Amino acid sequence: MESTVIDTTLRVHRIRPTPNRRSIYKILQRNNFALSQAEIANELPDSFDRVTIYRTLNKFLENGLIHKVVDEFSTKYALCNEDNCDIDKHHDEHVHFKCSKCGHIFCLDAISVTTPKLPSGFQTNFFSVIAEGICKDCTAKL
Amino acid sequence: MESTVIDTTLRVHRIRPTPNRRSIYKILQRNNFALSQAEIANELPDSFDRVTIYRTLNKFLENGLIHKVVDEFSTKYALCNEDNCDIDKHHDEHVHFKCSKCGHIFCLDAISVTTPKLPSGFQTNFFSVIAEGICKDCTAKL
DNA sequence: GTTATTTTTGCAACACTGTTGCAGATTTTA
DNA sequence: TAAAATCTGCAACAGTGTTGCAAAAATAAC
Repeated sequence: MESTVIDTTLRVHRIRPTPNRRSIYKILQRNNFALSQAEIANELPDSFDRVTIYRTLNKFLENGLIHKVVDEFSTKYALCNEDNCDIDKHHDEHVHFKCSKCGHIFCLDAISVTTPKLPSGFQTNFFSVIAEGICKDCTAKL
Repeated sequence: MESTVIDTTLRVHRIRPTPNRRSIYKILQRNNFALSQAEIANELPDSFDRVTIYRTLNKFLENGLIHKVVDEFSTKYALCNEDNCDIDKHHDEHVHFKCSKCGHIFCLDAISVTTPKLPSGFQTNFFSVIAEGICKDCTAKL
């Protein structure tokens, strides 16, 4: 993806393109699983301050470009499905799959979640589902 | 619950009773929602070192007495349902409900989760579900 | 019951993420 | 091109996770 295309994507989300932001966007884009702050830092071509990475991810989050997955061990970030999210509406109710072998967390957009019935008195509007097991790649390697 | 009863519960889980452990157990027991390490520390009658609390919670976790709920903001701990968990088997596949008003996380043991169908290649054995909304207590107060 | 053994605890110490303030650099707007 | 708005690096502090070590406490053995 050319820089101009990335810049457009960023601008659509009201994020000013900067070298740092372009790089982080590219990294998230070329990985099909969620990345931690440290993993992003390692893949960055230039060395940016960790606070800058932190703030960039926060900006991306606020403006609906990425979403956050929290598991027992770390917080990771992944691009949103462009059809679902923009700066005004933001929906990431897809299932996250965590591979217990490679440790990667994948977003399973195609899977729908059935809303369980809650006890009376409890009202809900959002579900977060993390499935754990062996991912496609690791299954293939067995 | 008398100390002797607590001691027995701890021993069943192969945890030696100590003042620290009894206190933490009591705190978890009298709250029907999950507590963070800091919240536990605040409720403790005596001041124990935070590492001791950390190690106690880890011990409780390893021995199937409690389970951990991780959300965007913190890690919290709650007693396991005694019917489901002991030192050998440990199942906490119930739904967690996070109230966006009071912030408490409740364990909804009665709710069953429907296993979604995953894409081919993905195998799973465990689901973690967190529902977000308004809890029973906060709904009643509205 | 007293001693030896095993655990538990407190303290020090370090890592990592989250978070904020501030001043200088950069980008955008006028 | 100048002024305004934003972004970045650096310093700094908080909170949790984590380990090692020696002293204290609990349990087991005699």
